[in-house]
Amino acid sequence: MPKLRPTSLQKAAPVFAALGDPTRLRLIAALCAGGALSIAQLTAGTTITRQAVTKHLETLAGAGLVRDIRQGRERLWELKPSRIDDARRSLDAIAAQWDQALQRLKSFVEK
Amino acid sequence: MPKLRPTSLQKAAPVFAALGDPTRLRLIAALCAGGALSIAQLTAGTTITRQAVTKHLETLAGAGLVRDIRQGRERLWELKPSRIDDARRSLDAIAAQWDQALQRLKSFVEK
DNA sequence: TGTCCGTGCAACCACACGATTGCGCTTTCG
DNA sequence: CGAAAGCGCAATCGTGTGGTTGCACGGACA
Repeated sequence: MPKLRPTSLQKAAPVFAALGDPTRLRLIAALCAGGALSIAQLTAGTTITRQAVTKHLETLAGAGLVRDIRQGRERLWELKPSRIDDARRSLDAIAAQWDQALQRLKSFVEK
Repeated sequence: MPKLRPTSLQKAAPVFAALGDPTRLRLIAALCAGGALSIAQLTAGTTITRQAVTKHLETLAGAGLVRDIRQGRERLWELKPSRIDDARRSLDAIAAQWDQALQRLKSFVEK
């Protein structure tokens, strides 16, 4: 289990911020299920505008969660799993550190 | 591996939003290492105001990540791990679904 | 009792963010 | 070619958010 270094946590902040929006989570779920999709495809079925979807996708791209592929007049988007794993490791580190703190508290009470 | 239901993802959005701030991640790291800390203790060593720290703590509490304990004239804060595990499971689900999508793509190319 | 110390509350401010509208450009296709 | 589809760019708007200041309140302790 990795130590909880504050610096590595700070790097995960933009990823969490990008994930902290229902619309963007919905986009990620769609890309998970559908592979590479165009902006028009991702906009269909939603109530928001194509430009709004574009902005959200670029926010996700800024966090390294997603990548675009230009193909003719379309612009396809697909998931980029690396940063998601980073965020997972950060949460694992927090949980591990927390369990450790609980352990310390338990042994202190039992004394 | 759990299916990736959009509804369960939506519930994780506020947690991710709460984690998507460097200051709040710093607070979480401090609470991980230090157990229950007061607002004054959490403010010491930072450049921001006590009220700003209070607001961040209440944001974290709103996401169910943290809990306060009134003790005399102090107000101690400690971590509350349940929602963190929820967020972890959400990221695990995304990663699993992504691996699955990669697998589908691979078998399609090999045909 | 007086007096710090730790907080709470309310107002306020600057700025980022989610979202829209309007227009123009390139690619595809009849 | 001409038209429609898919998209980008820029301006705009309301609202949420991070942060501050000022003041008031209650507990701890000499």
